[in-house]
Order: sequence, then C-alpha cells, then structure tokens
Amino acid sequence: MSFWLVKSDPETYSWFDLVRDGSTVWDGVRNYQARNNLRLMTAGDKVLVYHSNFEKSVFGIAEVNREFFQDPTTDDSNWVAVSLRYSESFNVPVSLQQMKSNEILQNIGLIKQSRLSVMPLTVEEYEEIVRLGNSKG
DNA sequence: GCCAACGTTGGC
DNA sequence: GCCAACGTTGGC
Repeated sequence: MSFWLVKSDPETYSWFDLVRDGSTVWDGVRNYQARNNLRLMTAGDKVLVYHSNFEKSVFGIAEVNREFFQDPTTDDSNWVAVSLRYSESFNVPVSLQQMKSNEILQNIGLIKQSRLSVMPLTVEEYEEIVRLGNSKG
C-alpha cells in the first residue's frame, strides 16, 4: 500500500463535497508529474486531502477505490483520473504552518514543491500527519 | 494584490 | 535543443 497527498482548491471541489458525495472522480489534473503519480495509485492506497488557498490544511483521509482511467473531462489520452472514496475526517485540520514546523515533514512535496497537486508520502510522513489530525483540540 | 516558483510554448 | 516569454498556481 502507498500513501499520497492531493491538493484541491476548495472552491472547485472541497473535502466537504467528498464527505457529502461519499466518493468522487479525481479529474482535471493537467500536470505530467501529478499524472504520473495518479497512474501509480493502486486500490486501497491512502490519500490525504489538502485545501490550497485560504484554508491551507489537510482535512482527512480518502482511499483509492478505482485505479487510473481516461480522464472523462478530456479526450486527450495523456490525462487520467482516479476515483476516491471518503474514509475519515480529522478531529482538527492539520495546517500548512504546522507541517512546515514539523521535523518529520520537512521533505514533503507540499513544502518543497508547492505547485505539485498529487504527491507521494512516506509511511512516516503519512502517519505523522494523521497523528496531528487526530490529536485533541 | 503581489510575487516567487515552476511548467509550457514557440522562435531560433 | 536552448532559452526567453508567458501563463498558472499558491503562499503571503
């Protein structure tokens, strides 16, 4: 099993939309590096969902429930989508600032390469973010 | 709203 | 194949 972090502009599609919908097609990715990561996802992989822009926090955990397929929003076969299923919401969202000041998380793509929208996490990084998200208040 | 970082495009 | 110009993203 692998671990990932995906970014979304909450005005386009937010974590709360995923909570409501139960699952969604993660489409519209138009960056080769992000696309390559989508192609590496396998069913059951854990995916943290981050809001860019004004919220800048990880809100919870989703799971890959359908591996990559042609992005339905384009006929261009370069681009793929996956389907994600809601898994669990954090007690407290984990902010970008918290992650930046955490030693374990110094090398995550979110900090190192702020424009990449789909990135892998190590198990240590994944578990640290989940730990922060499930801590009390 | 500004700007840094980065990706893409196109002229040569 | 290089690189300048341009567009987009996202943090501040």
